[in-house]
Amino acid sequence: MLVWERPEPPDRPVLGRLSRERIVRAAIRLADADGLEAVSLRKLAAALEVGPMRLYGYIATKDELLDLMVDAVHAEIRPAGDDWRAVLHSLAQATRQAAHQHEWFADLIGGRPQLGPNTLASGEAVVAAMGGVDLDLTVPAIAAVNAYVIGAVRREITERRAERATGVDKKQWQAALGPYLERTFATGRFPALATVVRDGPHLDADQTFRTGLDFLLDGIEARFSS
Amino acid sequence: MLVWERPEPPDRPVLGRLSRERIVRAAIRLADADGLEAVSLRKLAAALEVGPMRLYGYIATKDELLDLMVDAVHAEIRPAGDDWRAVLHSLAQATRQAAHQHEWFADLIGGRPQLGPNTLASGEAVVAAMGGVDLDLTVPAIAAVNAYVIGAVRREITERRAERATGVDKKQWQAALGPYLERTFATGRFPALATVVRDGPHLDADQTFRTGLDFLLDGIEARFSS
DNA sequence: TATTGATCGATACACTGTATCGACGGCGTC
DNA sequence: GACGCCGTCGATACAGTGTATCGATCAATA
Repeated sequence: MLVWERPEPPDRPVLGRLSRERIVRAAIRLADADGLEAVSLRKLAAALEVGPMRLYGYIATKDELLDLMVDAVHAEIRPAGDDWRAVLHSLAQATRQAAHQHEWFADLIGGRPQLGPNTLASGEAVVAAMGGVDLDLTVPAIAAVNAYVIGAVRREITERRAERATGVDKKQWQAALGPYLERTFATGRFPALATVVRDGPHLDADQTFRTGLDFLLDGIEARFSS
Repeated sequence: MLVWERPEPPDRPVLGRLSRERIVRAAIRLADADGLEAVSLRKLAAALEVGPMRLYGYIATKDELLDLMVDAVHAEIRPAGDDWRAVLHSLAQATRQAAHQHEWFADLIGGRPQLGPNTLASGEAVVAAMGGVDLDLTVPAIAAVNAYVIGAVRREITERRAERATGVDKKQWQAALGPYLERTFATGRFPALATVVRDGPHLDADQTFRTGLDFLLDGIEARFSS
């Protein structure tokens, strides 16, 4: 089509100036919708109706973008509670919930050092609520809870994806992986595992998470009171 | 140089036929030496003196290669011990040690479902050694320990990398990050964190890991005996 | 108004995972 | 022993990635 008959582009109302916040929000929207691997600087820039290189005025590297995304999610994690146990419990549950809302979060937590303001703020809230008791105890306790949550959430999301990938419901999952597991169990090389899978408890994800967390908090409490 | 004076390539003794095991071993060597991001199918194929497409006869996708690598590492994780507590403890320590030897392992664990033979075998060993006690208790216990280890190891490796990136020793780390932390603490927004960093315990990585693990095992033991 | 300085983004580069498909070589059959 | 087939191999290609470069453009200053 000739230039003459092609209409001019509608001069956009600038759509608001670019900013780190707008960039990160758009990136999170992308990741929530299509997964972390859908977040490329080109797609992100396109979503913001901008050239890819514009972004490098706000971030120096893609990893920095990911760091900003992680820190933004930490803003949703605000532990609360009266005693230290309630606080740690709420920290764990809030983190888990955030990972459910942003599955890509599970791929990132623990993977890079986190020193962003929101991450520091939730750390601050936890430490402050622990009530000044012996730092030699509270610091490892917080670290342990964090570690547990990271691992638990990761596995949970991984499982959820696997289920979703093979089919919508549990029936189809058993149909997809069942044959393989049946065959490998039929070799007799994993008798104990076989009994677990057949006779073991079928806890849902919530229960499993809470049970593990309770183990840990019980152990911490024992040291606290002694 | 002219063809005539250029020596023929030494006709290699075929170097052994290709196989999944050889491929995975080479990939692990690459990852150990230069990090996970250095493992590309092209570099891997080059290391095996083969065209890149050859590999697709042995794996269907790069993710499958990563799965194989993870399972190969699990072969080094063979928990042992007399009672259940010793077994879980040894499982945790062995996993940690594996992650120290193969830092990329920390990036991968918990990230994809693991059903390879070596992973199953170490699971089998653990379950078998738990001594037939109540499955409703042992299954969540194992899950919890696994979750803790995944998270703890991830954070540990992350920290190690951060230290290495900023300089060889701790002195340089404080010099690199100190200013930033000083400034943010000076804002007064994170008073509790500031005290922790200044007055808190400076545990080494071994201690931290063991302490958290002990918390968890204590909590599990309490349920076991009640 | 002229000049400068910052801002912007098109183009380019090196690299990735993977699909395609023509060439080759060993093997079974006549 | 010659021929044809079929499986194996890998060069080439494609679409996409993160990022460096650098000429054009635009605003503010002299």
